[in-house]
Amino acid sequence: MKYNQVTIKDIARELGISPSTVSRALKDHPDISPETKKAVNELAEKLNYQPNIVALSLRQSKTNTLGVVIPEIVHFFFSTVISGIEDVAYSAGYNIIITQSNESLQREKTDIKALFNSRVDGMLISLSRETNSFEHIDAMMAKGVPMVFFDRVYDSANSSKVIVDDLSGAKEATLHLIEQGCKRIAHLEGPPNLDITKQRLQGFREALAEHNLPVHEDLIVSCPQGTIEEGKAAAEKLLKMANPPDAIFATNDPAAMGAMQTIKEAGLKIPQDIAVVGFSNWFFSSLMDPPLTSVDQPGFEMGQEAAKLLIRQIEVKSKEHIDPTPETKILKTRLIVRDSSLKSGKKK
Amino acid sequence: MKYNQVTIKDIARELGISPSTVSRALKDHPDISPETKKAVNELAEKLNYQPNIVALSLRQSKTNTLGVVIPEIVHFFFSTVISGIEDVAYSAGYNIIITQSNESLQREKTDIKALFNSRVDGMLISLSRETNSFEHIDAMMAKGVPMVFFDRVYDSANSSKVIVDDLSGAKEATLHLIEQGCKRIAHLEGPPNLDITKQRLQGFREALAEHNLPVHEDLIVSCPQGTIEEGKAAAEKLLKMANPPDAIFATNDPAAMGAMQTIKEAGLKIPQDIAVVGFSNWFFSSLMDPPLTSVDQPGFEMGQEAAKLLIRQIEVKSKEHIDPTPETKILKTRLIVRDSSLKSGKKK
DNA sequence: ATCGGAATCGCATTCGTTTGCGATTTTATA
DNA sequence: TATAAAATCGCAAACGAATGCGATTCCGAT
Repeated sequence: MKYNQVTIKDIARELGISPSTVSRALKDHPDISPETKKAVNELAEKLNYQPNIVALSLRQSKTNTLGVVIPEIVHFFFSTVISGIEDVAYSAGYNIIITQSNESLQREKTDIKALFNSRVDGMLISLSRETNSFEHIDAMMAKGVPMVFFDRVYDSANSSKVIVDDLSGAKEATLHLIEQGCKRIAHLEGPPNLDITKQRLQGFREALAEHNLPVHEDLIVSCPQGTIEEGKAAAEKLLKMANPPDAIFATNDPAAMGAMQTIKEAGLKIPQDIAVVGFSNWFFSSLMDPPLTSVDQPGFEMGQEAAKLLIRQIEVKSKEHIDPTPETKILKTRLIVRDSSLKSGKKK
Repeated sequence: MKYNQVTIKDIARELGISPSTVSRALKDHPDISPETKKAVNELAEKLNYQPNIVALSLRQSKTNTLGVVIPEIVHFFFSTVISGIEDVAYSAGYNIIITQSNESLQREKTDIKALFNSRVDGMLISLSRETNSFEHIDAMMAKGVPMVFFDRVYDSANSSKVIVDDLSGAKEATLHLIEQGCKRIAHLEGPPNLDITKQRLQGFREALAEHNLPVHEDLIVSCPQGTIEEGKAAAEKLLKMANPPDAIFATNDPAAMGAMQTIKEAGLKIPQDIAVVGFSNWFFSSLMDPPLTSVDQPGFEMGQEAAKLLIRQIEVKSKEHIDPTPETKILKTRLIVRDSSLKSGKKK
């Protein structure tokens, strides 16, 4: 739109000086006399001059904009991350452009291309569930686009990432169940492509191993979408078994929630008959009946850290013309124990 | 960042023609011969030419970017709206820049200014809870910035808006409670500045009036933040009354949820002793115990409609140099009846 | 009075693209 | 063949700001 904003030229014309002098005066360049500076600044103030960011972006090849690619906006954890990103980006004077891949690899590709064409200064990316090839990412990295991954990261990428300690979180959750006296613990596994899925499964296995408990492979049920419906279906399958589990550790809260519904409908008690633990500590988890024990992921902090890493990378690169060495931030999870897993009735 | 992207000049140099010819060839201008067009297009393809959007924006005074100002990103309804906005913006070739006011008027002001300085083509705004003055908005409108409001709208603004029929939704919810045999219905009222608060209260009143039921003003309790905690406190206050209500209609789901907790802790049954209805149909509402009856707002559709209105306004204005007359889209709500209000046991 | 140097400031270019207008070439018409 | 008309294309300015470098002015020192 043409907003008829005042430009540096208007000020120059009015004052009978050149645009370059105005430009320098506004940035307090030593070449300019105090009187001219004063005149320029006063007129700029009076006319409410605002520099044209687009012209600046073109001139400096810098847009002060970060691109965000996220699987889904309508998702408690991810929207929390966005909020964290927005928080530090705002403070640092960056805009954020949001795109969502809708868990589609195809869409993720076009999103990344579009962000590149918008000349964002860097990208914050969390991979889609479908993503199993990485040429689109490698291509961007080859062009030198600063990128930081979060949560669902590109593991072999030579770039910074922010993750939570999924393995430890899953292990702690499982250990908690063992402590509660559970012997046959089932796991609802998440999307197979994602690294976090593997980490959580691994944490589950390690906890069992630590207590010399056998891993019953048939107690590991896949929930490739991680939805409530899949949680229900998985629980139904588990309940039909000759020797059903006495606890379920789910890869996320919706799956856990689905399992809880099935268990309750079957007339079984949570946690007495089957204890349940989820992952991510969604907004609704504390409101369930019984309240769901879950592994809390610090989403806001993750967004903040990711944005900080990216901005630092951008600014170091523009000043020193060299990429800082990639960093990996691992954020701690926190097990929130609630009634869905408290067989003993005592808090840990 | 400098990505060393190929420009129109590179193509021109390589082909020994001028940049202007390349520009015209790429846009299929009739002045250019088919042979040159072919040569240009092939080379552009080969070099993977991508136009520099920043330069385009400067030249055309159009950024193809929409600014969004939203009270909170981590909010089921609002994130759903964002998703709807993103959906149509993406299809129409627009980027969206997200800012959140965090329910602060001050932050809302700076957000809007920042978006203006970023030269967005238009803004999609939902007001903060605190917003009780509108100079910052009037100023933008005076400059001719296309704006569309959604949900929490600036009512006297001469601009398009998208709202849900809060009055009808609230009325329908209250009528439903009356139908269930409730006589003393309480209302948990929302943030006082917001129009939606008034509409919902009005709908509540109309429903009672229609059935010749008195409005007990002491049964209208304010929840200015609309949080779970306030819902709890409000319910405690109501339960202490000599003649407590037999139903509660809350301005939103968290408040309803808080009330439910208090009611259950007091040993009362929902809906037998007190029926509860919420508003917005949050993600968790169906998962409560009992599942919460709520007025569903089509958030995704709201985002879509708002973005469509804004984009149309932008494009009409740029072509015909005149603003289209403001439109107000009123989206229908839908009462989702669940167990928290079903005294009779039969669905409507 | 002359010169040197510091203090100020403007010209011209740059970023990448678009576009009015003029220039040149080719083709068609008489 | 002369001439008009059409077909192609380039020049230059524009969008708004930044900046290297050259130009000008002014002051004090000699």
